Amino acid sequence: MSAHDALERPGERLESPLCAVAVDLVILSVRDGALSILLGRRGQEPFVGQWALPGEMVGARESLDVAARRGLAEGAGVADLPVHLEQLGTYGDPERDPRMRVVSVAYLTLAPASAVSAVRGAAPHAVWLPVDRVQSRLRLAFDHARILADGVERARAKLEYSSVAAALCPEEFTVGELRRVYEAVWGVALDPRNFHRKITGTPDFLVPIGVTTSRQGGRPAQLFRRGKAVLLNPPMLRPEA
Amino acid sequence: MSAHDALERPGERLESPLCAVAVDLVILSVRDGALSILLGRRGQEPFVGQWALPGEMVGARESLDVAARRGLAEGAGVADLPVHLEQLGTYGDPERDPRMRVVSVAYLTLAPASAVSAVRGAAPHAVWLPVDRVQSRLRLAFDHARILADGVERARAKLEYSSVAAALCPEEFTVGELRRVYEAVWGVALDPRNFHRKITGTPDFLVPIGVTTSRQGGRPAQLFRRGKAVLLNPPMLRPEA
DNA sequence: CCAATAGTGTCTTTCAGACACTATATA
DNA sequence: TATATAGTGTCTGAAAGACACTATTGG
Repeated sequence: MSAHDALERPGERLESPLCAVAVDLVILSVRDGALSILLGRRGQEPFVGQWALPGEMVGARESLDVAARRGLAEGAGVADLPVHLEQLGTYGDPERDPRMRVVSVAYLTLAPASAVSAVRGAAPHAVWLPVDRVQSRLRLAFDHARILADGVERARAKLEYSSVAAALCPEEFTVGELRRVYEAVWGVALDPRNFHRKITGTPDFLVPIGVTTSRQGGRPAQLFRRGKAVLLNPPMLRPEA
Repeated sequence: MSAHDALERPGERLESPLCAVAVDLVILSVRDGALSILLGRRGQEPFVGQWALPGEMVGARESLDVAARRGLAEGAGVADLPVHLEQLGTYGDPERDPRMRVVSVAYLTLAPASAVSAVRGAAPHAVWLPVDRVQSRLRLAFDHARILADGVERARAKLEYSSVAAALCPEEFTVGELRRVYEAVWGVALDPRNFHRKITGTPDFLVPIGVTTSRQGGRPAQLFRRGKAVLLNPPMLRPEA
């Protein structure tokens, strides 16, 4: 009945083959107004020279989440700041790696651009690239284009009904900066006035810290920190096509 | 950079250990007005005699989706009718199976009760149990309680913004039967009048077949088939707590 | 001064939820 | 007849989107 039973009756109706298990990371940030992804160039076959998602093999006694966090710190050089990390999906096509069977558990990370400048030091070959340019012009290794597409769609959908957008902002941010995150991820322009009214009206999303900044030019804006709200109710819906 | 590279530099910073990979199935249906799940009793250690999700090991040259469909047909005996199948998440705690490392990819299936009566023949030990009774009174094997909880929550959420509820109805159904599906999955009572107006007003959700039935008693109701709509806009929101 | 961003107020339309009312079956 | 389910109409309140208007900075 349970899959685990098959371990004890090998050959009855299937082999119980072993696979390598990896985690791959879709690390998204907003840089210069564009949704961007952290990619590295492959140094070996297969797909030498092509861009690929950062990733790691899962250790023998390591949980998937821990492997993802390790990949974030080691492979991608992302500081352990308040970074959003969630499982995205698992990709197990038998042909996805030409060398051997590799089942890859993909994770999605949303990080403020600031938290990841540390990347320079730890992962010199990792580079931020705008997502739309990657999707329109680059060929990614393995099935990473598909994983990226799934990650981007997940991020776009999650901004609607959760407060993860704040995970893409620095620790202190203005309503305008938060709005530009939404605009970058969705690729649309939002009405600043309606956005302001709606976002400040959502309980526990934004916590004012009583200071203003004029770093955007124009009238100084209030600075906020992330509140404890996780779900957005009512949701912030993207404009329809 | 990419996880796949680690295959070629074993021991640099981690082993590249092999795992068994399984699929486990959360198969939900509505039976006698209650959201129910298909479970089997384990015949071997560990967890002998305890209830467990149906599942299969993934074949050496088999994709995850194909393994899930196979598990649905073979292990669970679910007919290959228009059954909803989607990946739910992957569970890889190193201790989840005491015998060896097993990474399990969980799938969620929503099927009409009718499509699965064939279960009797193919999987004599599989039984439908009401979800709330399972969650309140039974101990499931492995981490299957957690997987079940995630599956149920996914199903509840998906009913809001997609048309999967129709996947829990027989091929031809009335608005009232569809409403009772929502009520069973969410565990709440809905206003029949508002539900009717809203669901029939959603384009391409329901296709009338021009026939009525009085199998519920009372005034005969129109029969519908599933339309081609996938997303529900506006969504059908659950009443708040 | 002008340009740019921040923030408030107001109007219209859409929609959710409450519920009165009619329609048509079975017991 | 009573009771159950199907289906329509109407009202109210919440909220989305459009947009006029004020506020406060820098150049």
